[in-house]
Amino acid sequence: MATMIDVAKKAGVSLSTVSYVLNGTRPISEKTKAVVHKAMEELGYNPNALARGLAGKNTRIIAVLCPIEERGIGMGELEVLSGAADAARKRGYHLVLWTYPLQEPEELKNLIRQELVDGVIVMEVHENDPRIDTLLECNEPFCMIGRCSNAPDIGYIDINFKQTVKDAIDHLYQLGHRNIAFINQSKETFDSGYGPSVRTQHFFMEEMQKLDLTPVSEFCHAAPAEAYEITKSLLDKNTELTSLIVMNDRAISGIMQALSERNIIVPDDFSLISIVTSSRTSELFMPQLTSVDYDGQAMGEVAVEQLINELEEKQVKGEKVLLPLQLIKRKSTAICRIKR
Amino acid sequence: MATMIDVAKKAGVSLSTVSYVLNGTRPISEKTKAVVHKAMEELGYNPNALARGLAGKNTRIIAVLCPIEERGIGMGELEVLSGAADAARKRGYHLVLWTYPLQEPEELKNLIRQELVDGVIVMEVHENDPRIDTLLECNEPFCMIGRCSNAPDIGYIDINFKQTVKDAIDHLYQLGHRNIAFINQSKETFDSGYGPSVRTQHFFMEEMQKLDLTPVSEFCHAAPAEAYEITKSLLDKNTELTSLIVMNDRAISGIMQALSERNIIVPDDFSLISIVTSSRTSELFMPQLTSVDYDGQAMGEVAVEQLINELEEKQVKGEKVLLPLQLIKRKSTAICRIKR
DNA sequence: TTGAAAGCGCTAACAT
DNA sequence: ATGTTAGCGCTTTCAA
Repeated sequence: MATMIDVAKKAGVSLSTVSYVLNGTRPISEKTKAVVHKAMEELGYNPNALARGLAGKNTRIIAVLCPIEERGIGMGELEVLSGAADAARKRGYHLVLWTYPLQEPEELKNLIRQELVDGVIVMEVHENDPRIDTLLECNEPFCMIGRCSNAPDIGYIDINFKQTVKDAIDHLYQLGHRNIAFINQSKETFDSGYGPSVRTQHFFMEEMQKLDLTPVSEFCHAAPAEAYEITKSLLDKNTELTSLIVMNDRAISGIMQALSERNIIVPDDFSLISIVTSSRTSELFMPQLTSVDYDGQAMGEVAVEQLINELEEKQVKGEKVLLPLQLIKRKSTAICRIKR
Repeated sequence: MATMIDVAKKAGVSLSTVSYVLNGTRPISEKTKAVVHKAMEELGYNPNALARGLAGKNTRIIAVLCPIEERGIGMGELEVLSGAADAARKRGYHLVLWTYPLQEPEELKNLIRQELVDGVIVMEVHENDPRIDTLLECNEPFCMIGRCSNAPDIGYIDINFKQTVKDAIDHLYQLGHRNIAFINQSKETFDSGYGPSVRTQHFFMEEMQKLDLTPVSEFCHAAPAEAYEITKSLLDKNTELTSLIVMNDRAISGIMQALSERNIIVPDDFSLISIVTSSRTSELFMPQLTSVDYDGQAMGEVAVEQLINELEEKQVKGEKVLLPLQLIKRKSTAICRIKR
């Protein structure tokens, strides 16, 4: 494999000149630049990533801390990864995957101390997330997807849950629905302080009260069978129910099954709206679900951009971004015609 | 951050001794080992990954070439990634994600020439896969998930499609079904030489003929609406149909919808079996689907193990593995009671 | 069983 | 605008 020395010889310049041409860190005459580029071209030269990282002060590698099977990974996480990888590539960075179990902070510390990466993206941040403490302690630059209160100076990208919930409720309200229930994720998830679960619950209550409506909500594990039972009991207890907001992809088929068994047609008799759902998932069902779509790709991209900008000091540290989600009207919501 | 020199000083030994203790590449007295380990412990020392890679002959980093949005990535691919990351971590390797578009071979070449990685795992291998040619040309060690005929000496891990199809058909046959249709992926996918599509089609024909049954099959895009239409026309054209094998996760809800509209109850009136599906997907539906489950996690693990074994010369090159898939009986298949 | 020292291929400080 | 050179933190050969 060609090295920088080979390029320098071939171009008839010094080693450092090649380096400076490559990094643009000092002015080089156009003529020299051309000669060097030509030599690189002809030799099929690419800078050795390891040597570069070792000699310089950054490695141009970032890690994604990815909880592959915590809550059971969904489409969303995958999209985040895909967006992150894309953004990293565009910036000339490599992306390494650090998966769980990193529960024992020691393992994460070992990884950090190898000094392979310039910074890390933390997916699925919780309140009291031990990873955050470790990262802080090691003084490692990072950016969170989600938030957590013990890292007030660290940048994050999160979903605008308030707006998400509001959009969903408003959509149903405008269609004439007044009896709206919410199916959240599991109680355990909620209690663990998982942001999406906690915040949507909070804002659902808040928005419903603003509209003078009675908020009905249930927790549900990521299991269709449980969702099926919950939906049936919801319909029994609340005979006037005409609509449902759900933030639990793996509950959806159970909900639809329960409605179908009661001969309740979606969307004619009942409106269903899924929130924080990837389009892929919404489109998987029949009818396709009206949903407030989670753009994992964008989350991943923004997180990486933010981290790299901080690393390259193109941006102040600790920027907080709330990504607005889009409500996409598909086929599962309609005007409320039925008084049950 | 502590370096090897710090450890050597603290332990009162030479630099090289520390290195040998770390790598076990030459005999060291127990006493010295203990002293060195103690020093490393106390300093919180971890070897610098870049320096190690630069000085030694391997970097202990492997890449996964991952076509994030070719066919639209599914649960399966994600599991592969998760399995690969796991296996890599257990072996002390880092895993970097190289995502598409790497269509122009130049980009992949540039990545390879950076000499960051010791080898690569190629996901979703096709016939006439340009990535394979590039890898071959660059003399880069790799292992394929899937196969392709222009790399006969390269190891791969693939699904045992013959057995998968046979198990599905046999299961239905034993339940008394004689009219079995198959819904494949799209015609375009088939024509592009995508292994799973081509091989399952082939073996479906073969096994049905062995049993003296008429093979009925359709191609279908990854879209529920299309699957819905196809299923209806299949029921119209073939009034005796009592069962369906599908290898297209995103067709499933359309199929179920069509059956439901015809008042055909699964599994009482009709058996449905999904093949090469992740359990996660099978369990997403109601009723839960009987399926021949794709274990992406295992695929990823095996691929990484195989690649690393080759790299460390613990294994001959070019081993071919066909992973057997398990048929899991869930709720969508039953004895054929109805003659329609 | 251990130590000394020559690189690995770069970046960046110090020259000119 | 360009060249020279001292490291970055390791592995590994050579020597003892």
